[in-house]
Amino acid sequence: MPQKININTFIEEFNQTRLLRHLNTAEVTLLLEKSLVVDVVEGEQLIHEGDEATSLFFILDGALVTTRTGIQGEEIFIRLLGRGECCMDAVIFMEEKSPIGVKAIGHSSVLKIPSKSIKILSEKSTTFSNNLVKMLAHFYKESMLQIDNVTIKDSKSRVGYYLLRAYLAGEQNTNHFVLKFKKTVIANYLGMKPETFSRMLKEIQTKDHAVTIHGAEVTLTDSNSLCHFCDATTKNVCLNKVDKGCG
Amino acid sequence: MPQKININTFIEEFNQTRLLRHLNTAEVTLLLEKSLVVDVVEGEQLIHEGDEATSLFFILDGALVTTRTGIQGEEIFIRLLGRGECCMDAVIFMEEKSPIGVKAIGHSSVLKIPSKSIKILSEKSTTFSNNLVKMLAHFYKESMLQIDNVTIKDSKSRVGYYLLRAYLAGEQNTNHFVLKFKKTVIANYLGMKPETFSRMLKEIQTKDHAVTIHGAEVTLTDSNSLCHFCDATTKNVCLNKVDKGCG
DNA sequence: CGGAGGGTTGAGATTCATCAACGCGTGTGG
DNA sequence: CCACACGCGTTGATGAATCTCAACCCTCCG
Repeated sequence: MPQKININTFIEEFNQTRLLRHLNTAEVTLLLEKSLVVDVVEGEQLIHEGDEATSLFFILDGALVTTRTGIQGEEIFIRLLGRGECCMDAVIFMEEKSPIGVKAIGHSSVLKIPSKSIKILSEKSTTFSNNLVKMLAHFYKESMLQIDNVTIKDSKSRVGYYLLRAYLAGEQNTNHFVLKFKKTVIANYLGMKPETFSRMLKEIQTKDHAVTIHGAEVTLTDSNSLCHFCDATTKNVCLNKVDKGCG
Repeated sequence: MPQKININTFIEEFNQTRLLRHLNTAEVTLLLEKSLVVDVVEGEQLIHEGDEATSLFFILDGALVTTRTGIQGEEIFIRLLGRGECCMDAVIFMEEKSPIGVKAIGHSSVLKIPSKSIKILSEKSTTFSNNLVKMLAHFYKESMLQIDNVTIKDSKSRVGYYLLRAYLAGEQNTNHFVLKFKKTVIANYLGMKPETFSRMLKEIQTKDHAVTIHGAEVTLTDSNSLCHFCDATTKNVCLNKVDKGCG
């Protein structure tokens, strides 16, 4: 059920996202002129690998994954996306069919911004094209982290690192947080089977004695519980860095 | 021994590279004004993880790798770069210390273009900023391929896929090509040990009977030898696609 | 109550890394 | 010209990590 969007509410909620940062109302209006809000149900495929990339997807609510399919049809999750994040950002500029698929992993509300609008605004507004370059650079960095995660680390470290980043992405003034995605989804994202993910969670709880997990609820015994999963890149976003000297 | 560069020769040789495509002489001149050519020996580190990203490296000759370091100090290779390619492209726009290192894996000649020159030109020339966005999008795609390679495929498929891409990157009118990097380097890039790489090469030769490898020389018995390692993304750059119906 | 989906647990199979040894080509010093 | 060492690649034996397959549990929901 496509519908129009209220610009002011939208700006108020999302003006700090990477895509929209520093844009003025006129610019956002131009960007959204031809955009539509669509409702998607769990499991719905918004775009398949090989489709034409006609629009950028901005998540107003719910969760999406970007996927790639292997030779035997296995599907892996490249990025897990929640509210305020977007995808197809880079694909729009690739000048070829989409190398990724996009799928809803929960009932979601998605804003579709036509690629044409993106390209038009990027030529008119240096602020926006600056946002784009920085956003692409950021995703590129993220995917490098993902590469060395999968290449260097064993399953336990990958799980620990995921927990750490989930913790740091939250409030950090509490030692409690909630996994935002289903465990099978996270396992896939981390490049392991659900069974392995489960075993690693258990091992982290029993061996390290510093974390307890019930369902999606994760509790740290203290804010340094996950420090040994940290790395140089992540250290910089950790509030404990200074006081505790984690290096 | 830093030295200046001859603009005309440079343009003639490299005007088809992703970074410089469609640029006119004035733009290239502006870009190179403050640039320097440096000679680096094998193993020399041009930049370390965590250093400030002050310039982009454009490879005039030789070979570089971009690296990341794991917790136990293992070094993995993210990209293998030859003549006409560049690195630190994305890092310049990340607004933080470099998450990657850059190292010469052979005696090389490298053009260092100050990030400031890049930023200045990208504001003056929409052609150039367009190049940047496309280049970033391209690298992002490449790193996605790398992620699902490591996540989905087993060692043998990864090696086969690497061979396939090396073949397609070459002339394609001959069934013979040469590995451009040392086998230990390729193994690292593919996320496996040199021993495993060696075994997989052997297996591909014996089991598939369609490829023979001596040292760095690879010969296919026919142009379809590596087809079973192909995937949807790669199919599009294969010249055999139409006639042979590889899908 | 019964079934389905997500998660967990266990046992066996498989893939890959590790460790150690060796071959081969190249360069170097005697 | 030979002896030797070194880098690179290969081979074999072993072990660890992870996948696979199967069973089972728990919760939610009709």
